[in-house]
Amino acid sequence: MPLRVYSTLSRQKEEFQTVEPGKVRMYLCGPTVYKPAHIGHMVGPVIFDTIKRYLTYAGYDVTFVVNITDVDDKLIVKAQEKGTTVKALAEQMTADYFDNLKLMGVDSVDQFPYATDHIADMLAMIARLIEKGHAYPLEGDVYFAVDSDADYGKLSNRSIAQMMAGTRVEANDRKRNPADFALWKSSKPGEPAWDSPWGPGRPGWHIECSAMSARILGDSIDIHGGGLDLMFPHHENELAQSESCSGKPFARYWLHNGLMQSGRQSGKVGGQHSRQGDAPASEEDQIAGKLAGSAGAESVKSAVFAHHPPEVVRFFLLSTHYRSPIDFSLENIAATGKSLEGFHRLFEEYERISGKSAYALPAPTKRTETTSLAAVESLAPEVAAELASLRDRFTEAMDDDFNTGGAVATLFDMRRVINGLVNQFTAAGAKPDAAQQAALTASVKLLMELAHTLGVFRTPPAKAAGQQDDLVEGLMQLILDIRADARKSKNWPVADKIRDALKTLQVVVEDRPDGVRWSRG
RNA sequence: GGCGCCGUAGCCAAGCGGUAAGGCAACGGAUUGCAAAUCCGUCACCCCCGGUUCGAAUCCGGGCGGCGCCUCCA
Repeated sequence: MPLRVYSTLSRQKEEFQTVEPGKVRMYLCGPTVYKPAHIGHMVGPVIFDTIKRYLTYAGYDVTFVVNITDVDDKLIVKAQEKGTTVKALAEQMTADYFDNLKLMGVDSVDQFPYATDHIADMLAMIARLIEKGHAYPLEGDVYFAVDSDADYGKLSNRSIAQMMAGTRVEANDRKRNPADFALWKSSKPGEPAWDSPWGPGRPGWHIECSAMSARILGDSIDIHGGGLDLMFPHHENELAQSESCSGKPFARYWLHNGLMQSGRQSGKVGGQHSRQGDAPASEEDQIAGKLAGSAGAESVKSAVFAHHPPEVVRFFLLSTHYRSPIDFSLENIAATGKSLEGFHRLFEEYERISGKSAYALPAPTKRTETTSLAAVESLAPEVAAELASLRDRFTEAMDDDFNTGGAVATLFDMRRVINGLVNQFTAAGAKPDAAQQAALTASVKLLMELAHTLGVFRTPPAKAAGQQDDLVEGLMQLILDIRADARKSKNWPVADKIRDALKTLQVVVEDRPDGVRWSRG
């Protein structure tokens, strides 16, 4: 099955063919760093990080660029409000952004170009656009002339006439066409400014992406990504600038991710389906408020990760198709977290059996080097066949416009199959022999191979605070020792009382054939 | 007003013309002293009405309902 992707430009799925065979050039519109990153800012990076991982797995050599827009009107306003400089604010917010990306496991980005490092490229592009008759200077500003671009509006499917009909485009008699947008803005005193042939000023909003994309990836790239909200005007204008300037197609595939919606914005939660008596509602509303980006915006780190591990949030984002909107709610994320527990239990079990960390298994990162199931084949051919078939289902789903939701389902199936194998090998408390361990290793490695293309299960779940406490360890040993004695003498009331009491303290005790086990929830 | 998306079980969600994946929850069973974990099993008239087709959740038309963009929000 060839890889197929949906492009906003053609409004249909197309077979994926790169400009240069085997290579993928991918550009994702990054943040304007004027406020702390909120959970919505993580959607695009996680999705395109996953896309890069999968494309790499599929055999492509991918270059992935995410820009940092560190000069902008919002930045100027915010810096003034806070009594700091644009530069200082941008640096601070960029650090916060990187911080969050790291937590989310987004580590496949090759370059983060800064707008302010590419002013010269932008000036050159603007000059070229003027030269070619696509832009005109006006009192220190430079505007792009939408009338000069015959197919302006093709990305967001709108015509200039339509936009004029709407009341939203305010009349500006200075511009030739009200829809013309700024490539260069003259600066007022005190604002960040760079010299230009048209006087001191700063770049318009869209030109930085066009210039940096061309500089780093070339005139024609393969994938241009971003949130659905950027389709117009940002991407439409980028497209118009870039193609008018180079005369070549700008991006082969435009991928737009759906936006995250807070519980309050979503009719599903706020409307008639609203559940009554939801205890965490107030807290959730708070975070939802932060999502909306209004007052008191706080970094994702404190707003969301305080409640859920980043990996759970990442998995949550990948549980649905990237183009669909996703409802943010603590309840939904908690459900995701619950569904992941079984995986980590399996990995712990594997470690107990084999003495090896599942997370540290050297899982292949290329489809062509996929995990051999020979060790499984020799012991349980039907299981090997099932695992192989699940692997195929996984790649088929991913090949179909990166259907992570469908792909995730096969991971759950795989978990069930491997658990069955574990049960088979450990029946009656038996210790799996070398051949059985090899079969388990191959199975778990395959699961990891696929999971890693989604960027999940790369590290063990973070231990809860206090988990490593020596005192707790000692006390637990004592308590369970006492309980073991009680069980030995069949004193069930005492044994059960201890277990029940521990449960109220979030400590789960399991009596297994091979001994007692405890864990903190 | 213009452009576009969506409506599948209590909840999340896949499905892209051939007779409904997966997860959470729930309920049976195996297992267990009882539990937990795990495994097996049960659980969907695919918003409504027409149409196309041998056959539609899937295509077309019309409703109803929800959402987004057209305001320098990812």
